[in-house]
Amino acid sequence: MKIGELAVRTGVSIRSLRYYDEQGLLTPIRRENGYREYSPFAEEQVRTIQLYLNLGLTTEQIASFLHCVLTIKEAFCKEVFPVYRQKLAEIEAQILQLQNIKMNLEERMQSILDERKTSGPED
Amino acid sequence: MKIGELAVRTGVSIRSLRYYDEQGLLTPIRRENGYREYSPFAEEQVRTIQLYLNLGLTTEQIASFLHCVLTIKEAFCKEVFPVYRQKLAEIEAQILQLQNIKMNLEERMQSILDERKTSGPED
DNA sequence: CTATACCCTGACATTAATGTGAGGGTCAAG
DNA sequence: CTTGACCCTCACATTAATGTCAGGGTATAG
Repeated sequence: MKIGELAVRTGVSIRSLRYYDEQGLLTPIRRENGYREYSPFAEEQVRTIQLYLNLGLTTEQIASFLHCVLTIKEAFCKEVFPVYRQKLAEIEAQILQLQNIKMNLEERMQSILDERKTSGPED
Repeated sequence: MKIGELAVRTGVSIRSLRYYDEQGLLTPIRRENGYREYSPFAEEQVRTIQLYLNLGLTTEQIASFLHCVLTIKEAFCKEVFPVYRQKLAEIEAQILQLQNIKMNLEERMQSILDERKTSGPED
């Protein structure tokens, strides 16, 4: 199928499909006229790519194990687990930092409310 | 004082101080030779700017209330609270999304461990 | 005078996936 | 042959604070 059809089927933009091609994630064959020709399996492959992107993985990370997970079960692709482990560590660090900022913000908002109450309405 | 001295005193790079100037956060007077001349109060102002940047606020948001908080108490600058409220909402949304990804990652990692265990070492 | 240590502006790079537009080729229906 | 709906590549824009470099001015110590 052509790129436009794959885009409609998957809900992924033509631009993104071309980007996946560029990044080596999903490389269609080319017709004589230069058009990308996708196999029927491409639809599932796009969904797989989207799944990993939604986990916050980069195209580079996905590319490092995509061929394997499309071939055999994810559990037996040895590149996957380390990527997950690293991503999990990053996520946890980010959550901690955001929780720090959140507490900080909440304290400052409470202080503002307290100070306004202490001072009271002026009229 | 000149920009280099302020940079050393605050630990903020010269590049960033020029950026704060450009963004209207901290505008020094100029000597006849064009050099930025910072008042002694600039040091505290830089620390204030850093404090808000560390809360994840943008220079634009900071600029919207910085003059006020440098003049009177933060609690009585009415622009501050809405900015905090909005930032808090953003942070909470980000934390939720990260927690979703985190759960997803943990489940997938557990699945991998389970499947490997089920299959067992092949030798 | 010169070396050195400052200062200035302007501009590009950084991240990563996606949007958007220009300029142009392909193809099928009319 | 023309129109319209596709497709192609190339390239710039997006976010936001900061790093870095080029090219050049200033000021002080020797």
